[in-house]
Amino acid sequence: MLSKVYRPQEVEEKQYARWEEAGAFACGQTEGQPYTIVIPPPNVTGSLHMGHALNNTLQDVLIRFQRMRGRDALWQPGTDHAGIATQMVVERQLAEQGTDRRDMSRDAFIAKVWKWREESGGTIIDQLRRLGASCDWERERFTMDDGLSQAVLKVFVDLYKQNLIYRDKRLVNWDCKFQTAISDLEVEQRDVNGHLWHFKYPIDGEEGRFITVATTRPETMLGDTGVAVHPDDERYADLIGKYAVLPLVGRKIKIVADLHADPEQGSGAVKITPAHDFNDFEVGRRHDLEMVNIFDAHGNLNEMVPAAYQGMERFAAREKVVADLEAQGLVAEIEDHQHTVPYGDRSGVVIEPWLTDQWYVDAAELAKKPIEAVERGETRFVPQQWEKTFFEWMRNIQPWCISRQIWWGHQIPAWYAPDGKVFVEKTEEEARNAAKIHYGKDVPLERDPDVLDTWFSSALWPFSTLGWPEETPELKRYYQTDVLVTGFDIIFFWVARMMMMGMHFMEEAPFHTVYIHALVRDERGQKMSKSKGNVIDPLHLIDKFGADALRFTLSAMAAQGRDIKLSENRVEGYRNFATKLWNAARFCEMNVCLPSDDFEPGNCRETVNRWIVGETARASEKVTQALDAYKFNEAANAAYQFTWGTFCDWYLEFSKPLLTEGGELAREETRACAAWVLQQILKLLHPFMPFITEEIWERQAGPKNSMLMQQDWPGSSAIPIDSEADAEMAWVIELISDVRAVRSESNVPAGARIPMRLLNGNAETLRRLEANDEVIRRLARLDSVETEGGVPTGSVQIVIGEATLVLPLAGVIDLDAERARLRTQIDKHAGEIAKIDKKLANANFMAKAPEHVIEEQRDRRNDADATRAKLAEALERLSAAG
RNA sequence: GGGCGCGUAGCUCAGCGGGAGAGCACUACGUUGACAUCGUAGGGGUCGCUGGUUCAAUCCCAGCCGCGCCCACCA
Repeated sequence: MLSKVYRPQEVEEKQYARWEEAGAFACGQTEGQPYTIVIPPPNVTGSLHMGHALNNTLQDVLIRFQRMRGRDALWQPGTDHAGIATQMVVERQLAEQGTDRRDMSRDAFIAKVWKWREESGGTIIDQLRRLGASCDWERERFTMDDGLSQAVLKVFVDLYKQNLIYRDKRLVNWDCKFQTAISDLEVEQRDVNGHLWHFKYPIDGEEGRFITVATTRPETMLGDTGVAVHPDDERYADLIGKYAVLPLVGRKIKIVADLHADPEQGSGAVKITPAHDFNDFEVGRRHDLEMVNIFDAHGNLNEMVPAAYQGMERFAAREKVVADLEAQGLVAEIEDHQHTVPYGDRSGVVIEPWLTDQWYVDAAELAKKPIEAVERGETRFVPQQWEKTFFEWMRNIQPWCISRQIWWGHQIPAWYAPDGKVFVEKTEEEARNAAKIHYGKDVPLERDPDVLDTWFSSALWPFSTLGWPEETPELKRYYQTDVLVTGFDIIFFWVARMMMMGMHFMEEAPFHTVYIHALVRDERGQKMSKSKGNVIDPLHLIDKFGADALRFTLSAMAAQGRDIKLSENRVEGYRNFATKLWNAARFCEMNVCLPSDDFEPGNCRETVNRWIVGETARASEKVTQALDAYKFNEAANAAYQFTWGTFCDWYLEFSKPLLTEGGELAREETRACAAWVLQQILKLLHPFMPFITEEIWERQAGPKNSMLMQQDWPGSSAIPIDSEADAEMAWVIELISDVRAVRSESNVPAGARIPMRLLNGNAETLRRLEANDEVIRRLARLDSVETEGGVPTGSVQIVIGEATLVLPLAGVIDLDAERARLRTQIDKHAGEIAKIDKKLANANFMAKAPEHVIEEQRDRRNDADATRAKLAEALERLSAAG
């Protein structure tokens, strides 16, 4: 016997273990068409947050759905080594122990990271299990696995040899905290309230004359090598070609004409620091200005500045520069100024444009095929609007800086000869051989110490996890994958790059669909973040309400194109839904509703059963179509509505008389039918609520070893819709609802049984009334039902179709209130009729509206008119009576 | 400066050319043998504003007003 409430804690672990023991998550168990999703690999350092919960719930819904449909489902799991993030974590641990990675060898440090991963890297995987994720765990991969590392080496070497990877010296975004280059995407622009300092630079050889420049970064003036003015700016026309003397430094710097200088901005003259500003770099290049690098890797001033500033931290230097210039009377003005400043997204420190040698991918070239693929529709985005974002970025893409000056990651397979020549090969041995051929002798080689951007290996994920570059059967069978499910925040970081690598190396897009879901925010719409303290921990919700409730909530709220504002009481509501389902199953159990192999949904005799069978088919259809269209919310809501609103609220109530008082035939049919519908419900809900549905399935029915997750998805086409049964039950429902409403409005005690009289019913109505007598009495709480007689004084009258229901409530009802109620109803219908009449009288409408719309309007008008007439009669009788 | 999205019931949101919806909250009644994590009934909305297209607009188009996000080197 099922308990009164569902207790997730007692079920989730057990059912998950059953699935795993049965190997039910493994791919390759059927000959069906493959269906593949690769998981966005969470960082090994990570723990499950709401974004993961949403992302993985949606993937699991799709995977379980398709698996039940007979597809050979592969959900490929794994984790990402997350270069900088992971190195940070381990470095922090070292710091706590009072040591530093620089105190140990690179190998020793890397060994430490691996050890850390062994010990705590599996957290998120276990948490995904708690969520119910049906990943093929046997196939779990890690971006630093041997196989995946081989893929990385091959890709790097091949792209290098195809001139799509190259080394270049240019300005990079330098992270002074981690002392590594980072890519454009890892830089976030923040609005900052700063200042605009106006400095006066003396003109060389012209005593007392100055040119004023403005800057937000005074310290960089120590690296100025020029001043630019607009060629058409008359104020400075005579200065072009002359020199200014850089204060504090004494260097003569050229005044050049460049279109970059905007006469409208500031003074119209711009200081040029080619080594520390992306714009100035270009200006400097155009005018052949010197590049003076004034910073070291920490962002401190180096030996290229006057001794007084050497070794100073950059922001301390800023203050000193301003003070020193002020002392010399060279500060013309200091304005408050709001501007954007680049910060490292992980380090949180100001990024310094810094001139270094780095490795780059020719992204513009690699972007070509992905752009075409999306244009052709070979890969489509859902919702489609994200294509624009994708195109926008891909068409303006910049070289991708892939080298990082850290230790944790894939070390770049490049070796340098003493003369600086580089040899790129998969192994040191191959590099030596290449060098030997080149030089005609053995030369010592030194390996590039840098590692690759984490996203470089993630970009290969859809094929590297399947065994590439080996031509494995899995690669052949499961690539191209089907859908990629991810958030919009990593379209550039990840989706675009998987497209580039997939198209280049596999010559086929890595997935045919990219489903982009929203962000999960807190209930006030704020982005969840640790610093704001508004993070809702999915594990907390799972503990409190169950994984199914959380999953259902996220699915039901995952409408396309809108962020999810999650609140705990929403989850509570869906926990209640789980309880409702549980109790429906409990009802079935108590009434011995067992699935029967003999039950044929199409052959029911009882009208209620014929009706619910059709409703089930409709619900299945809705859920299936919605899931096919990635409309998770519609699918979840359709299943919810059917389960609660149709099955529990009506069908189970209708079934009660048949189960307890019906003849044996009817009872057996109803038992089997209720069991069958419940099974269909369990199937429809399983992708969303795998645990509770599997638990009920196990208890209720299935033969051993037959798990719900392995059942066939409900098909709807074979199930007949019986329109006569539909009409009859719709009539019964309307009658019961109307009587209930009147009782409630008339303050009839809920427990009181009252008589009812149905007058003027036609033969079909009388038949329906008779056939559903027991149900109507029960649910409308009636004691007697008559079909003849008059309208006693003080009766309430309800119009339903051609018939009038009479509830003799003399002494109970307030006659004035009842008259008012009837008048209101009459007015409502009259208003409706007037509106439709106006339409029907409109020649344009009649001429241009489609026939079926006109027909519909006529029908509605006639129905309303008939009802109004009946109501008017009722009002007349009431008035006559009293 | 470009691009995207959002303004519908008190709250959170569906719907998106022909009858305004859900969940929660609220009100009243209710221990009717599955379920009080429940049942029954009810109140509550000029669908941001202004124009346009259309026989018909919450839905399509334009403008405006409010919000949010993404991208971009503006001193």
